[in-house]
Amino acid sequence: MLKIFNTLTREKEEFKPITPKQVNMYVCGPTVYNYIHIGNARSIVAFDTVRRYLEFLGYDVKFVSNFTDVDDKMIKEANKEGITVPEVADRFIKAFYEDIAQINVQKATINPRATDNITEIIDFIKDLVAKDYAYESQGDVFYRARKFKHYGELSDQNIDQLVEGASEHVGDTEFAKKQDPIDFALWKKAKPGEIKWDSPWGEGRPGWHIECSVMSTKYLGDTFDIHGGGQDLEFPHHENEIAQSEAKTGKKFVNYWMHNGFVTVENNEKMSKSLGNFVTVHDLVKTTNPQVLRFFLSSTHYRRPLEYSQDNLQKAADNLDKIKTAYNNLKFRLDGAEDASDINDIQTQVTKIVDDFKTAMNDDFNVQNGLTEIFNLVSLANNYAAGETVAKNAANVILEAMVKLTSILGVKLDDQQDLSEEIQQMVDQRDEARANKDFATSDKLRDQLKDMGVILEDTPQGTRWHIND
RNA sequence: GGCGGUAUAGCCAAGUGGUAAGGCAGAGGUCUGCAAAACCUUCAUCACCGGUUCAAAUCCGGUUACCGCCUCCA
Repeated sequence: MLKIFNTLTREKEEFKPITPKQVNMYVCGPTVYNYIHIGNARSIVAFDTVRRYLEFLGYDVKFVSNFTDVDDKMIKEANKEGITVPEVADRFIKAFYEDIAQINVQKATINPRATDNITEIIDFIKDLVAKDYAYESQGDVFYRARKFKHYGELSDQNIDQLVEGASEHVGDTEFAKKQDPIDFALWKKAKPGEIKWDSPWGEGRPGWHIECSVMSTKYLGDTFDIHGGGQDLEFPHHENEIAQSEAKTGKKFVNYWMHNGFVTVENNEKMSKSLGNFVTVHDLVKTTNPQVLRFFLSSTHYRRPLEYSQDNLQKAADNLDKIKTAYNNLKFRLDGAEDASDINDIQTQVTKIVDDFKTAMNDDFNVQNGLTEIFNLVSLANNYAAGETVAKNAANVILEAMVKLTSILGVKLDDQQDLSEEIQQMVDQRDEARANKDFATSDKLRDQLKDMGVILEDTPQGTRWHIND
């Protein structure tokens, strides 16, 4: 039985989808004015892992994640570069897909763009105005936060304290337009020269929060199962989404709210665009194996903070290496192996490990305990591969389980390339030298290959190799 | 000021009442022509103070430190 920590209740709750065997989930995507950074990637990876595990459990997952392709920063970036807002969006959406492919994130079922849904957004706002949950003011439209009686519940905020907090930050001109400092914009009047659309309130563009309410309900229905995002979106973004959506539909918006923890840098400081202390995926994969990055991001519990550092990346690389080595070493024994008639012993052990893995992951996606089970599989693989004989079918049971469990973390085990002919020849030459006990020659060849990134290991079954990366 | 989170070995990190999982690193050993990989052994009393209990990292009270949200941010 899967349990999910629901931000709404601050408790782990048994997961019950609205439709059996079907999960509808929505995750807030990036504003596409720059490359995604490691913090963005963490969120993307966290929910990709959630999705993969749900699919592993047999759920059919409809996964919707948006692109915010119009807002102040988009406009600023476009002006800076002398291009249009859609051109900025197109460029970074393309980069987004390239980046997430690198870290083995599955594409969403649908990636809607705000600007493709302007009609729906306007209709949604019109409805809120008609219900008196929103009001027009000097070409802007604001949501009347105080009218929504559950406002502040997601983030456990008292409305009067929110007003106090908001008052400190609201500028004079904005204050003049709002009836209450906590009211937030649904529609923003266009300034001269800005990208704009026609609306009943004049030319303008949508506010930030409204797009997620519109697009999530459009594709997933008035009420859906899971809504995810970073902890920084809890307030105000998700609070506002609830207010907008529930005011319009009169129904519960989301059953399970999930929020991932931040990536931090030195001094536990949050990595963020505004602080400028970020590293983009685009840059990092130039120097770091994308698989290592993926493993690094997915191997910590999603609600915990994750410290980004070279040291921690290296730890992830070492751990991943251990798993891959075990996999490849057992696979190496497959050559010439034959099936055994009875593999109950191995089968039982593997089944137990997979069950324990599920128990771990069922506890709010406890990846660390899941990893422990993967290491149990590693240990089993190593011990089995060290035996004098290896049964092909038994080995395959272990190997398949390893692939299955690690793939939930987005790790690909089976990615060993073939050696080039030239290198294969060197390996053969070295084997020959060793057979003749010409160790000077064989060690020299081994060193040369090592410099070329090919590591050789001698075993009773012959020479094994792997690429050092 | 309001709300929330975190504090376990050199590092990452499980564990929510019964005497500290797992991984990395370190130390010793086995195997190996030498290596590598692997295997075996070894390595903590859980931020601090007080309380409850036969028994607490785990419950209660208090303290400290760090972080986040309250304004764009995954």
